[in-house]
Amino acid sequence: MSTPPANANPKPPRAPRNSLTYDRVVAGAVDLADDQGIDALTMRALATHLEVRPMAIYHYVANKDAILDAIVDAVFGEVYIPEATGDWRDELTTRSASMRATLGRHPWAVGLLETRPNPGIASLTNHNAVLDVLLTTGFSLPATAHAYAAIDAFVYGFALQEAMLNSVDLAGSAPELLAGMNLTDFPRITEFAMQHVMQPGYAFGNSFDVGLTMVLNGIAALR
Amino acid sequence: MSTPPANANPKPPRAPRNSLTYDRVVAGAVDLADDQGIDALTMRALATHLEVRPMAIYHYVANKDAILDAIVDAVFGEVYIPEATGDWRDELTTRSASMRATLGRHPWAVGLLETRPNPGIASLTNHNAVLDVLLTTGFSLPATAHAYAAIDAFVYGFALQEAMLNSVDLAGSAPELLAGMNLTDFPRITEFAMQHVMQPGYAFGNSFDVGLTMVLNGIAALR
DNA sequence: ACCTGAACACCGTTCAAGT
DNA sequence: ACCTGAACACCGTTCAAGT
Repeated sequence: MSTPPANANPKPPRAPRNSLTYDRVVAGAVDLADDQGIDALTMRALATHLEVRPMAIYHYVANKDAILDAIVDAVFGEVYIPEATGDWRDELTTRSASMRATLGRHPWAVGLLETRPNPGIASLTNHNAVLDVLLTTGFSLPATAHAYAAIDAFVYGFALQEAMLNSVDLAGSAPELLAGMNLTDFPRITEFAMQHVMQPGYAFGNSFDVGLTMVLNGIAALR
Repeated sequence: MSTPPANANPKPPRAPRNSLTYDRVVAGAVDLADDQGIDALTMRALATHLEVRPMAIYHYVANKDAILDAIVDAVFGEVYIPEATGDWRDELTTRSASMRATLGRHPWAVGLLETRPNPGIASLTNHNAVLDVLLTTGFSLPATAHAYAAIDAFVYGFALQEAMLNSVDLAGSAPELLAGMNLTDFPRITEFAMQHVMQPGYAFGNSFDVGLTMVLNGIAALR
């Protein structure tokens, strides 16, 4: 036989030429972060995911930081871009819901924003559209500044809280913190959990529309 | 001479016994994250900071994850604990301002919340106090849930935006994202920046009180 | 031009060993 | 009991080398 003997750990074949593109690198990184969490997004794991050796990736991006910037902007690219139709409230409600849903699909993005806020095209495009909606419907520059800050603070913060709820892991809590912790030390939490959170029909997400309405009412008053 | 010859890189002496405690480990980790950023918080750097060998730390904490849980809770420990005085609005205003200031001092904490939300004693204590303020001043359980979600979403989100603004680094933006980017593609951002953001007296932080008032007004209406 | 292997300076963490 | 050194399996990234 001219074929080599079967190998328990066969080394994968050399990747074909042009199997990689910048977009495939970014999309693969988003996939990996979605599936395995942001900590699992290593250059080596991404290379395996893309069926390539680690160093091939460096032909398309400068380094890992550039990938982190890029996947944050890729997430912004999924968010609805509001239009200056004249109904600012309707448009910003749709955009806020879309932002929340998008961050819910990619919860790691919220945590990345703090250290990787370098704006990309998608982020700037969405930002510009929101400003356009406000400035064409009678909001002054100061009112626009306050309105924008309030909406995004609420939406980012709500998405952060939802991400937190999804990753709470009691078993993983530091034993040093749990030691000596006692349910009776927190009677209001216990009461709230038993009488409200654990009742049928409760869902944290129910508070999104309520809170957004508060913010939008406040913004309407600035106009 | 019985002393060894001078060494260019003298190995530091063995650390004295009981030089470490759990609290010193946690406080050292907070210092390091504050001073050098969360990425610089490695077990080895922390050991150097504490003048100890890396493995000594493991006598006080199970692993690095436990340290991350602990420093998040240490941050919550700096936040004002509201009291059930009857004036819910005043108390929650004070707590919100304190939370914002605290996260401003430790901006890395916002990013950690997404992956390390395991509640510690300080977090639960503050949480319990906020619930107590609301439940003793006439808020129903559902109203309390909405109020709490809205306040914390706004405060976390605002702190996240402030952290983002402080770490924007145009020079560090991925060139792939900046390539072909053009100021004239974002006319509203340009207009907003020139005519408002760059004018004297503007500060992003000015929007905090405005936004918080929107949320508190909305909460008052739930009562 | 595009992909790769070897190597380097880092990580977190185990384990056995000092004092 | 508390601190340590050596070692292991990982990282991101450089550089020179294949095709």
